[in-house]
Amino acid sequence: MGEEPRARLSDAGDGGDGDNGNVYAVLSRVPDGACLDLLGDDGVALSDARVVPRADLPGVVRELESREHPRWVWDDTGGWYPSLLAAGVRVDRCHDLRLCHAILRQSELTAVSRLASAPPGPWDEMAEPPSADDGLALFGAPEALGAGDRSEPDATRDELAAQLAAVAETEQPGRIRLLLAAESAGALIAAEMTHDGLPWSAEVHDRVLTELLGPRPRFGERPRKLEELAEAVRSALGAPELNPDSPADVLRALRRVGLTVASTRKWELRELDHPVIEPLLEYKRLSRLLQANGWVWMDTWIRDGRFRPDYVPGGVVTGRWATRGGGALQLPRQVRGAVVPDPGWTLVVADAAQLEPRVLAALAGDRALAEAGRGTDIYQGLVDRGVVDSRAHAKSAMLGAMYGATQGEAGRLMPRLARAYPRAIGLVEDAARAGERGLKVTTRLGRSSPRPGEAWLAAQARAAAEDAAPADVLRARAQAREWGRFTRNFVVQGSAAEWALCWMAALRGRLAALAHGERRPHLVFFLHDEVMVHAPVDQAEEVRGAVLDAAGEAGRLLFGDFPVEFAISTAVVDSYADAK
DNA sequence: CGAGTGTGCGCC
DNA sequence: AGGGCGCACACTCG
Repeated sequence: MGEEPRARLSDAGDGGDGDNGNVYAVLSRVPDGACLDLLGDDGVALSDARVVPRADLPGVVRELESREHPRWVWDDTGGWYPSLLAAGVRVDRCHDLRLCHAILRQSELTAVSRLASAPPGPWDEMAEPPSADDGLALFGAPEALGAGDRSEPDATRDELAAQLAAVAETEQPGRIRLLLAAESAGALIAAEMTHDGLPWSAEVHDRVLTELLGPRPRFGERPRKLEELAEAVRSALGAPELNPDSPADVLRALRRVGLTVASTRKWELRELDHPVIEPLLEYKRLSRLLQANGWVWMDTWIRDGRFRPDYVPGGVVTGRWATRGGGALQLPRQVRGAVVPDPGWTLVVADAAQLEPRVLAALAGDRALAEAGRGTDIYQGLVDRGVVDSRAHAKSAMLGAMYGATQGEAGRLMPRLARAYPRAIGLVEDAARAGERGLKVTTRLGRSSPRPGEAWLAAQARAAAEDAAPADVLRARAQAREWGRFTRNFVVQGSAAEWALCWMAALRGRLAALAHGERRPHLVFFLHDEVMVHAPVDQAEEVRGAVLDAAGEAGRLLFGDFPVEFAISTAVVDSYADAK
């Protein structure tokens, strides 16, 4: 699959504004404000740099945005954009130097560039982004990048030039260029979602907690139902002092009553037959809810009817997002009912069904697998074609192929899958072999996996020696297979993350076109293969259409005309609990 | 006593 | 039995 995605990511509204060459508007920090530079896409200055006092920045950005529609370039979206959003200013496009630097340093596509071969510098140390902008970060720490004899504006311009050069030198600049645009669009979206917040009803949340746990207890006490369950566990085990929150304590008590267990994991406990099991599992379930998303969480994270998690674009090696605090990407189903739209608004929830198998089919150019997913659930498609005998088996086998299952049901089903879809399975197998040899693998758009660490390499070297101890050889092999499972999954998970970023970026542009003043349908949540839009009720259908169109665009951006279908299920709901 | 590690479980 | 995470608590170590 060498053909390069042709289209540009139209993260520029409808993209039909005659935007050919880019104007880059480069922002960098100077002592009393920001330095603003306008550059052409050849990196040549279009005018003299100017210093903008900090108080004037939002106005200047707003004016330039509407007049020039530039691509904003800054060291870190999280350090600049939240303050602009707070001042009511939005921008269409950006280039996040920190995120793009990280991609370009690792990518096999830009491995020969000066940027990739240079020794680590300040841009690599920025891998950890500054914590969420509180309005102070904007002009804080101005020396960070300008260390040494270069000013920060110079350092920023130089970095942009180095990045553009690295992209220009690649054989297929469209791939990596699209990735950088999508990654940067993701950074804008993350900041906007934090700014807008996910509509959250503390009242509904409290009701759910009270129903399941009992009324909110005083500080330091267990809620009533948890205390009752704790008592039930203690009495079933004849251990009146037992702390059910202590796995070691629980394990000892279980063994004392004659149960043979290695841990207190729920899938192990589930297999046991003893009166303690039911209350113990229930205790764990509710205790988990209380700790992770209970009243304390609510007090910490819900303000004015909004949940504002701190998203971390590019926070996962594969390109997925992470979050910092709030656990936004792990919202348990139990509390999703608290996500409710404002009056007169609704939630459009959409998810890409079986995204990863579909991405795999397209990555591998496996027409048979792509065809199995056309017009239907791809797992059902496998059953209909007689590859496996049930949807559950299809799912297990497919996930096993992408995660590297070797044993169990998934392991047993793999050969059938490999026979039916040799190209798709061949692709993940190749990725695994590459990882086992310590090589990098690369996603559709050019994000490459890291190389294994020193310890891994040393272990492999030790095992390869003439006089290697058998134990060393075994350990090295296990580690090699482990890294192979990582790289196997990396290509699929990472390419799926790219699809999702393009989906969201394309959707963002379409939503902007639907805005009527302040009644602006907006993204409020993103979860790997799922998006949520908060929209005025009367715009729900337009938004749904935008979601579907954007998915089509994402597919074309990544895979051109390859006939793969990305099935999107949508729901227009008054509560997140009612989606799927 | 705080920092770091381990356990367990939530999400995809 | 197989990838990627974050988080809270218990527990250990210095």
